[in-house]
Amino acid sequence: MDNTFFTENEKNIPRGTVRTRFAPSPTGYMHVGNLRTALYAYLIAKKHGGTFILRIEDTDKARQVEGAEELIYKTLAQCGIIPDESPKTGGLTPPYIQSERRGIYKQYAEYLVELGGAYRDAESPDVIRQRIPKEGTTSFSDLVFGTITTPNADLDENVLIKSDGLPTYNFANVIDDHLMGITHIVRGSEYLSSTPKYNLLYSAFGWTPPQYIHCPPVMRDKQNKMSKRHGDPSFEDLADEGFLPAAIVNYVALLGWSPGGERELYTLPELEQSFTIEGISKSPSIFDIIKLRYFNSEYIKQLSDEEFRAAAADELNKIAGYAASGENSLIIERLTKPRVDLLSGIAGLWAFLGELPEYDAELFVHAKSKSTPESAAEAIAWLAGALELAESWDNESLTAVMTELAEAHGVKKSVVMWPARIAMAGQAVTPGGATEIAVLLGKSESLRRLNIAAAKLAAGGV
RNA sequence: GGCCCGUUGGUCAAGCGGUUAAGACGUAGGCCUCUCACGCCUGAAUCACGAGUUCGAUUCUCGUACGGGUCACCA
Repeated sequence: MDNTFFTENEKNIPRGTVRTRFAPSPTGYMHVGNLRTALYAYLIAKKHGGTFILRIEDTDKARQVEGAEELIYKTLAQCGIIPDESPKTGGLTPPYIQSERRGIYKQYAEYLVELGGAYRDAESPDVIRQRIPKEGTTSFSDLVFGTITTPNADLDENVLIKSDGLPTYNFANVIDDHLMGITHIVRGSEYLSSTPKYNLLYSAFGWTPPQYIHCPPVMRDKQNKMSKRHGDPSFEDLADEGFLPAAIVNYVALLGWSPGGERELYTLPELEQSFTIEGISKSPSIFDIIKLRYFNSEYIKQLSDEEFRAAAADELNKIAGYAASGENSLIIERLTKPRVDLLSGIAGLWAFLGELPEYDAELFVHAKSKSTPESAAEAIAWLAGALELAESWDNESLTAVMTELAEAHGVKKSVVMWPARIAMAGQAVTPGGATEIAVLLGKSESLRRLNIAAAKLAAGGV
């Protein structure tokens, strides 16, 4: 058989360009490990001015999951990992979905039989198996793990074409990677032990094998990989919880790769510049959501007011009084940003604005602020009087009023501030201080809450 | 079990024959402060074990232990 028609696509591929691919099966969620593999493949391509390809490996119909392919596109888009060639965009070497390439595999398999690299299974005539030499060894060089040599006797003669006519991963993968001109194969280390078989396939065809970059797994703990089954979060779960995609990408990049220096914060474009294959680790790494939260908090703090408003809109809009005025919005945003590491839960932080929680008079006791039920009752009486007369209701004026009150009565500022805040928020810990909360609440509501506190303290027998 | 791979603090990790063994998260203590958070300072905590090689091993070699991967008509 003539080999030339098979290589039609190859002539399209510019020589010398790096081409990498992410080749997921549409079987469900996008796991953190998967995402990292995609990221590394993308970064290696970009680092070298190359091409990043998305190929869908759907040769196992049984494992197909509805909507899984869309989720892959969506996730990559959210992360900014944009394929240069994909089923959607097309490219130099179409098609990019394996089920649309079935004819190709069959032809190559038959060609391989002619070449002596494969044969038909004796028991099942439609099945084609790889022929593996009985003697000798096969070596390949991995850019992460170094040179690995395996005795051919340890290699199985696996099925290349199944009885349904579709190829197995073992075969489709090699054919596609070659036809698509993939120069660097980035994948999980679970493929390390079958790589010699793939190299044997390459040499049986007379092709040059690609560079291999096998990545160690992302673990949930010392002995288990992360898995949906164990309840470990997928990318989507994390995003839903309020993690920013940029923070996830940054954290995941560093899980199993080190730039070498002390810097940890990298945007995607910065990673594209800095990524190195040498920095990829050989040993598995454990996913630490606590550290991810740290990255997330850093990214949240770096958001501009506009970006924060957009990212946290759902939560912010649940806050009572948030949209009441531009000033309110700004106060809430600025107070929230430095104290959250997750977007979800922001509204909960401010729930007291909507409704004064039930609280106990004990809350007015705070040693460090020198606040006692007696001093609190006094301070609240002063406050009610002074605030009633207040003409301007902004942070500066309120701070001035409260400080002057404290000075006039010869007490620490906190003796006034503490009870004021407790009275207005009804809880010990709040985002923002007494004056900011008063501004958000507005004059009448603030005074109403002050009165409630006064009554509460009076009832307490003070 | 065979074969392959790995092993630096609780976690991510730097290191690539000679270092007080970086840094980050977390943690402990402190400072700042109208609470909390932010920010800042300080501390505790690591080379799996045993043999070699070497003047000298966290770094090189071998073995042991432990962990992972793989041995499908799944990818």
